[in-house]
Amino acid sequence: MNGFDPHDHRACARAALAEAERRSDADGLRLTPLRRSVLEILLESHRALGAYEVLERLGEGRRAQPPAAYRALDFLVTHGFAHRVESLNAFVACAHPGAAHAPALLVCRDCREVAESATEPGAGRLADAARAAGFTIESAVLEAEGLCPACAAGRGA
Amino acid sequence: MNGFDPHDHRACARAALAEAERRSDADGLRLTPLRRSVLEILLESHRALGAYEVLERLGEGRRAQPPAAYRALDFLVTHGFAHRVESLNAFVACAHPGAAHAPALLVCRDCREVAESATEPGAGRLADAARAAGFTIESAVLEAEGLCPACAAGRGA
DNA sequence: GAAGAAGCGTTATAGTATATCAAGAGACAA
DNA sequence: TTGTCTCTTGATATACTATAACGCTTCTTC
Repeated sequence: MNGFDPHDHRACARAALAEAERRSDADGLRLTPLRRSVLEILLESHRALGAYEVLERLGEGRRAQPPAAYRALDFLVTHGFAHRVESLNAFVACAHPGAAHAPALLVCRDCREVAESATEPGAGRLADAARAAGFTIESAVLEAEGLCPACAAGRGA
Repeated sequence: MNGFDPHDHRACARAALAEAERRSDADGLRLTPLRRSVLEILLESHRALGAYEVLERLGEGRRAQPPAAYRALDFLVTHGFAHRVESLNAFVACAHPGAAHAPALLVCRDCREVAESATEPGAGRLADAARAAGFTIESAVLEAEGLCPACAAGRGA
């Protein structure tokens, strides 16, 4: 699954959740029910969701407040189970869990689907510019906004 | 001036403002007093400023409301006189005015200084990923967060 | 000098994010 | 068992970022 290819999403989500559990166990992270719920919500699709959208879906079962959503999202982002989409102030489940990576995100401005392509830190033009400037990179944001194949074809998926 | 090099900033700001005026004339853009003021505020440094910081400085002379700042910033960003720093929800004057470009920004998390390196759209890993995925890029965000040479050296500048 | 477009002032409100304090839950040792 | 420590969550309030909507003014064009 690389990009916007159609795929068996139930299996895709299930695998991502299983990998998150496996890695939490291995690394001593606490994937609590709340955090797990938020990850499941993100995994329902490859769309970017705002924190308040996540909160709403959480609220279907309980009454949740903003800090609950933000804390869970922080946990997921910190440990690489999800990514923050800076250009949307939104969040998306990670499509390559397990690998330490600086994700490059392709964000459809129409349907908000996000494709993720893993890149090695230390390569690329940001890294080149940083070396030239004596700048120490701690994290990087690579995001493209545009149209996914389906939306470019005119309301496909 | 490429990166965080020390330089004669008054000359740097003056040149950027002159270039903005020249290009506004050439392209029939209206660099009104308000827009010019906002650009001057951004040009006071290479730091990223939030819209409300800009607003405060505007307010020293007049009483301004948020839409005034946002409209002026929108104008400057739309026409390439400034850039939005997505990872900070902030704005910075463009360091390479005149060239159509997809800027790569190096943002110091300590002093908020920003270095800008112009990159050609259509190259780089985002573009590679987009081609592979059939994605049409309309705009791109390339930002690195980390430490500038001065801050890495321990409270230099 | 009338019509239309662009800019700006003004008020109100929407959307995103965090500070703070209190309470619950699990781990661990004495 | 009890106490302590740490991590997580609940709950309230608030801060920060951004835009909607309306009307007035100014400038241009005819």
